[in-house]
Amino acid sequence: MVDADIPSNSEDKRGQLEAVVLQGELERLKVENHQLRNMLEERNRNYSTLQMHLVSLMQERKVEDCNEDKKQVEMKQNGNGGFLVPRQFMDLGLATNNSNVAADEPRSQDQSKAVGNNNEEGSKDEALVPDHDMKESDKGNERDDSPPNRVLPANNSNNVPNFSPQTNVEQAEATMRKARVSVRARSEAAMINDGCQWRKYGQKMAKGNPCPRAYYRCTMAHGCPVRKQVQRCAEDRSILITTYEGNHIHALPPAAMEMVQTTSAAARMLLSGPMTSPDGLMNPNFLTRAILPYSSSIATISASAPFPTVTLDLTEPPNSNQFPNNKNTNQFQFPFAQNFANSLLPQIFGQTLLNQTTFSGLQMSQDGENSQLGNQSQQQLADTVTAIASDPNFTTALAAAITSIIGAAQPNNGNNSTINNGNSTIANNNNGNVTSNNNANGSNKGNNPNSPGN
DNA sequence: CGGTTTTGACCAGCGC
DNA sequence: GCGCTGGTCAAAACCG
Repeated sequence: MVDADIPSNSEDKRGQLEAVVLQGELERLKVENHQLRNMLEERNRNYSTLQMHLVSLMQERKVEDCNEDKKQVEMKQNGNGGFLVPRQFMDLGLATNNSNVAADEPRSQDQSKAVGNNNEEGSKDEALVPDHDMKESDKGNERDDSPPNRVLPANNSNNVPNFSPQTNVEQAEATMRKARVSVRARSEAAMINDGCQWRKYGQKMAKGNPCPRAYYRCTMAHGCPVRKQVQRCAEDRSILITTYEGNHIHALPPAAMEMVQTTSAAARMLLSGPMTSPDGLMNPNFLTRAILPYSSSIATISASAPFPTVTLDLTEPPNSNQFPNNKNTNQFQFPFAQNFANSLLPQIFGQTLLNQTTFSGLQMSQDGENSQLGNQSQQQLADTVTAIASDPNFTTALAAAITSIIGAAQPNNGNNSTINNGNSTIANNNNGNVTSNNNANGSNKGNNPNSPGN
């Protein structure tokens, strides 16, 4: 590379020039590093803030739930309540992340204690469930997570006769608890590594698929009810379809946490249905809009399957499907952020709770010259932020969103767009905006997310 | 030897 | 009631 004809002083100059360039590059990297560090710190702060806020919200919601359940039972007893399905939310991941789950689990003696516990304490609480309890419920039910002694909150149990409406409610709850999260991912391995330990307990040939379906159960803790099914896609055998069901009753390794948080967030999104704030400002696609710019996978939600199922499609390259066309399906379909649960939400909500009007995400996307987001995505992100920041009732709406996501047992507001008696579609229109559709009479035939081709 | 996998049997739900 | 299908059980085989 060195040209012998160039005089030595020229070489020195070139060397100095290179040194300057390298120094500049070094400085730039330092600055970038500093910015990244700041972002990380900010994110951690936001996460802590959100965690604290969630705990307080859970406590509030817990109290509201008790009152709500009481009202519903009273209405049914008076014969004017119709068939109400309390929006119990199944946590497909850590059972401890949700106080409602705490109420779901077969530990009536501990229920009062669960209120006010933070996540760690809740985790311990869950882990303390005796094995024999688990086994008894196992024998009494075909599902470990469907305890036979499920009752309404303790303050109701004494004065509510065990009439059939309650049985209906319990049946509905059992159905809701059977919600599943299905993950489609390309993998040559027989099973994706999700950080948990599994034991295979069965294998079957499923109809319409030449590949056998394997059944696994979690062995990280004795009595853990979590199960999963693994099957290769019939049409593309490089795609592995893993379906999770149930709640872990033990602490999870970090590797498993990410999967669990993502799937549980998806499940909550499924089971929470359209969100409505008390003041009517809450838009069903509010959060969808918020997470849209980061979407890197597709979540397909189906309430028509035997069990409500969320399918996270991780087979698509990132951002390639940010704006899928609504193919007139009756499914609840929207782009879903892969790390929505464990990174973006804390970021968004943390910022909000700090009463700020800008997102770290926006700053991040604008700071770097080599931003991962294209101009279109940046514009959408900016639009999203603008829309959010301009909403004077943002905090109110946000609180509604949080409570909805964490499993608020909030009754539906009378429209048909519930998971159980109607179908909702959230899709993007040509402008990149998200639209919401309610299809009250939609048939769900052919929309099973697990069926090949969806 | 203890844990895991394999595999046929069994059971429940559902549609006809 | 019957057949089909999905899901689970449990004994035997396998493995480290």
